[in-house]
Amino acid sequence: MTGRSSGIPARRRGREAAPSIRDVAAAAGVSYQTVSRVLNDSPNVNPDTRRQVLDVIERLGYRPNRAARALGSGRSSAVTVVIANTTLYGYASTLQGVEEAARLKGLAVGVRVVESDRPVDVRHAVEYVSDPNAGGIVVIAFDAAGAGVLRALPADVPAVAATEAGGLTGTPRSMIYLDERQAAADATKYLLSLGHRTVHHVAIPSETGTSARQAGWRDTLERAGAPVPAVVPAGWDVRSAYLAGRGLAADPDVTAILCGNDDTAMAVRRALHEAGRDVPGDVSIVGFDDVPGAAYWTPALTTVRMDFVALGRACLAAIVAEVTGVPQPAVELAPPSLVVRESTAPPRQA
Amino acid sequence: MTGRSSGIPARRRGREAAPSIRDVAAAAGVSYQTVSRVLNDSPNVNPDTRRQVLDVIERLGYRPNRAARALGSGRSSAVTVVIANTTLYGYASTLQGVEEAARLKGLAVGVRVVESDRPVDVRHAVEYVSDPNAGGIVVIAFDAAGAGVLRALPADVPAVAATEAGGLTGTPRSMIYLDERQAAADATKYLLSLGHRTVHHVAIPSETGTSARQAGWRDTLERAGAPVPAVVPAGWDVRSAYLAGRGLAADPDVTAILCGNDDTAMAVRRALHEAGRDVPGDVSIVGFDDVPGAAYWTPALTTVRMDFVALGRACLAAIVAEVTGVPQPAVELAPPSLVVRESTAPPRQA
DNA sequence: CGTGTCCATGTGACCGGTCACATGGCTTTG
DNA sequence: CAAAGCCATGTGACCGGTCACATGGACACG
Repeated sequence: MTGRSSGIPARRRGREAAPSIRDVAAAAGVSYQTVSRVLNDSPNVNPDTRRQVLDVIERLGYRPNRAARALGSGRSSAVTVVIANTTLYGYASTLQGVEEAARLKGLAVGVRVVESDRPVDVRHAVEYVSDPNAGGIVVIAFDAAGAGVLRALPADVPAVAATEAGGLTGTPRSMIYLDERQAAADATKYLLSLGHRTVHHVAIPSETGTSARQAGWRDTLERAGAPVPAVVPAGWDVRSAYLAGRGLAADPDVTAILCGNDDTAMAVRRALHEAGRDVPGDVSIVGFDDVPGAAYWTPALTTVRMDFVALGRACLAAIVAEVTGVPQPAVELAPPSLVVRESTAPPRQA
Repeated sequence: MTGRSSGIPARRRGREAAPSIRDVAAAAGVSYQTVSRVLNDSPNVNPDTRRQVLDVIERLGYRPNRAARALGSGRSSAVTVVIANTTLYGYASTLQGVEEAARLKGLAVGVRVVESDRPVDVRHAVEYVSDPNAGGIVVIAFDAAGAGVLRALPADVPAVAATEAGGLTGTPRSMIYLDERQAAADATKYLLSLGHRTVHHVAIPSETGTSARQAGWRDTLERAGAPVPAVVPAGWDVRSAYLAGRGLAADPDVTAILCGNDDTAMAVRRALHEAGRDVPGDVSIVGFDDVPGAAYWTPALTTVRMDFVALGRACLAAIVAEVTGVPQPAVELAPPSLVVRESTAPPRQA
């Protein structure tokens, strides 16, 4: 069970061991407790003493030992992000946001990837993260792997989740999300207003059958009296999106496609192109995410901008609030919004 | 100096405190040291005793305390990745590789982003990472920020770096890299063989003026007696690549462009398109990285495949080796290789 | 059969911080 | 001026592991 873990020496072999709080105390002529007070910004320290101690700290190059602090105080100053894949744009951006906010608060950030929603993977991740030293947990639960971890997490582990809107009800955790429902509705409405008879949808993996994206899309269609085509599912891999696109490309009735994310849109576009159908001349496509390059694609992609970085920041604030009990200033989460570019146009006159 | 850090309680307030090694010992009727031995796979434990202890551990849901272990043993079982940006593909993939390998070895992974190479940012990162509890350090030094950290790192902090080939000489650290020189040369040669008079180059930010990419490109050109155009510099942001592309697009002599990465290629392609120049009809472009979607772009991108995940794994092996002194099995690093797709073709007949 | 060795196990100190409480000086107040 | 209170500081125990060393029994060997 206990894997032989290659350890990494903390006390560096350079010269003597790193100075401790007691070394500093001795050099400054005070007690170690006073040094500790200085370190913790205790109000009850004589300004002269404080300066004196800070001087010595500087001179000795003293650095507090995180492990000792965590052990002694019983609180860890860390946050661990559980993530399925660090290379997907939405995930990576959310991580970036968490890290940024954590850094500003002086918290360390750990990363733990759950490779899949297979029980083994989920269990290992949960065990790892149940260690008190992992600190607060931010689960990026955009998919089944993350959601699985969230569900399996013991109730006494402090955690919040970044999810998709509407997904994953039932757990008592704080859920932070970007509500794409409205934006999905806007996108669909926009396509309809262009004159398309209906809008097809290629979905990315989702925890719930009914993501907010799908809900916004479906509602809009129904309300407009437009036919609601079956959702075409795709995976995270671009190839599956391409295959989904091929199916759609073969159907001459398809003139507008709302894609689960920008990469999906790209692959669908490819399939369309291979079938000799022009974008946006023959078919309009809309993506999701607004990846940095989307504006520079050819044609520039009409897509829904999602502020994942802010989502990450909000998650950090939430976990800190949960764990300290101190309410944190609310993080402004800009709602996802449709950015119209070149990949959408009125349907060709039949 | 010491930021007020919001702490995260390690001892969960659920029921009683988490069981410690001594609780386990008591319940199993042995001494805490024996439990410790079981935990560390010490050979000198009676098999029956071991099973007994493992049983109790299971029953009590005991989890070892990382902080206590680190403190007591003086070794941390963590690795910290210093990274400039988690959202760029190459960076994110390398991180993914490090995490994967670390997870397999039971090491925790921390992430610290350095936002820029400004002295403040670099200093903070270095301080953070100098803490023994950060464990071994993997610096992703693809750019000036990472390189700055690497240079500023005290010699007694164990670290390795993922760099670009040929960059960043002079530090005594292990440097792991994907040698793109040959692939860059291959790409250039390929374009020349297609009949292009020369090949232009849009470079991404680099620590060194002379990255391996540029070297491979330049050498090939010189050796072929082709003119060597000035390198066009671009930033990480897509917009700057687009602007670089605009410059090139205006020059009718430009018929082949080697781009610093795939996103750059995409933006350059856009600029070309706006100038009415077809890819690959009028201009051929080659990217770098082989982002997952590159094969599904329109036209599919000819690019150089880089195995960043393996690079990350190799970095982890290197830092573990450095820190434990135990040589690690070598990680196979596939050399970057040219993948020919649709964005390259012979120049239009003049 | 005495004794040396090895094995399984236990004991006490320690890692570097924090916490709870004690102390002594100075100021405030009745 | 004594009692009370606050402030600056110090002392000892403790967090949950690990390390170094001690102990006692089983077995082997001369």
